[in-house]
Amino acid sequence: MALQIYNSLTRKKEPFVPVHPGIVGMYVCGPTVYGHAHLGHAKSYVSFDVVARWLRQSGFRVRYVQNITDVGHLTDDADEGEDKISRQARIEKTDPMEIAQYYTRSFYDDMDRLGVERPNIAPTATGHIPEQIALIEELLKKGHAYEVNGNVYYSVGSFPEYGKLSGRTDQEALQSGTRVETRSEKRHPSDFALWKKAEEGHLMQWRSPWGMGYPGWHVECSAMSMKYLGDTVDIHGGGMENKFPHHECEIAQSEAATGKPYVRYWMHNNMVTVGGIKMGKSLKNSVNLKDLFRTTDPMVIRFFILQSHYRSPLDFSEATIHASSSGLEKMRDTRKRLLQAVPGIGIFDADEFRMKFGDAMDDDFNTPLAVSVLFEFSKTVNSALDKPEGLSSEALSDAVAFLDTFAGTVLGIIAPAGEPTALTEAKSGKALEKVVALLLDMRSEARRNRDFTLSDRIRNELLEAGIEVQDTRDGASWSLKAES
RNA sequence: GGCGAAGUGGCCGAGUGGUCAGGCAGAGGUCUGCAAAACCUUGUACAGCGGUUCGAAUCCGCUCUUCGCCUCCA
Repeated sequence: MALQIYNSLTRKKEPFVPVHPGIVGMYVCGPTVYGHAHLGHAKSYVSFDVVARWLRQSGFRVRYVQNITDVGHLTDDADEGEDKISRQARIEKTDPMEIAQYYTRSFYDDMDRLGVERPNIAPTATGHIPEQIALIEELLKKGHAYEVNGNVYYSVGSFPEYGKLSGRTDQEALQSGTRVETRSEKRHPSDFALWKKAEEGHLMQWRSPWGMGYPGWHVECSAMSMKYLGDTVDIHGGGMENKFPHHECEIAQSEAATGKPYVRYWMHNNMVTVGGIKMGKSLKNSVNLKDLFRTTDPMVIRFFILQSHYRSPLDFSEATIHASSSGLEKMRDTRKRLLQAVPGIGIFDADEFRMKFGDAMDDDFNTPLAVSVLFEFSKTVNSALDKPEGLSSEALSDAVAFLDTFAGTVLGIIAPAGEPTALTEAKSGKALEKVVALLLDMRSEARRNRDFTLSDRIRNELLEAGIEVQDTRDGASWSLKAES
């Protein structure tokens, strides 16, 4: 089966065909850096990380661009309110650029721990002011924008297709019931800002043909996407809440400027909820990732996210995180067993699982179904290892290769071979390894002598030291337990 | 009010018009000195009401409920 992607623009699954065969341009809306990342960011970037990984696994060369919004945008409606980054700077008594830099690093720290691969290009809005100005000038030239008092607005009426992504095509109807105050300066209430005049004392401002000011929010993504990925990008991703107005405005700006389709496949991921309510910074229910990592292995979070589909909402609770933790542990144990098993004569063919996994991923990145294939695999392998004939060395290495590719390289939920995690790193300490080996040796001698008091004492005291011992067919096995 | 998504067994969560999702938790069992793990067995779930059909959780209609967007937001 060939890859199918659900396209938000057409509202159906479509076969994936990039503009240039074998090459994929992918743009994902990045964070506005004025606070630490929360679980909602994790869902979004883990989801698109897996999209990129699967495309690469499928043989595509992927250029993944994800911006950093480091120009503050406004706290309430499109034209009023305080710049969020400036506000944070005021709260922390520092400079907006320091805020942006600090939270950018914080964001990548968290993403690294979640195993999210860095984008190929991570452009900042402040680093692309000239590109944004050029795009605005082009829109002015073509009559899609107008200037009033140092502000430049996009004229929604000049672009008949406005609303095609969100289904909001009737601009008159849209106005009733809206909470946005009409600004007299704008020709139409739906028009949006491309460039804003800097008011007195505004810290982030740049020179432009319309005076000192700063860019509107929507224009940065259009400018940077087209700069690095061309006028038509294959995949543009982001959170559902950005469909309108953000993505709608991007389409309007870009297509009006180039006359070409802006995006072939729009992908929108759903929200993380807490008790059924959307998690958000402004609502006070967001779960900060750094806090969460204190109690929960980041890989468990990643696994938890991938156990639901990217287009489904994901409800956060202690209970479901715990369930994910147990499930992931099972997967890891299977891999450990495979690595430690003494080769036998049993045969095993992972190809059936490769196919099922691939079909799941090709069907709009159905990671929960793919994960279920991993569990089926785990059960099959464990059953085989439970049998006296075990698995041949070829079967063992094929099984490990399967896990390393699909659970490791593609889903990123187990560390691929040779890549140290905190735990394996600690375990590779030669001294520790020798000490534990010695104790296990003594324990097995005690067990041979049926001295279970001593053997249980060794096991219990090792457990207290954070080392868990399990007896297996092939002898005692040990692992470091994560702090909990 | 407008636009959109969704309601699956104790919990999470896939899915197809007619044999099985899967995970977690629970129960029983195998194995084991005991643990743990693993494996086996075990749950007649598809919001409600109509309709189409030989047959629908899966298609259609209506009703109820929940959520998102319409203001910054992953």
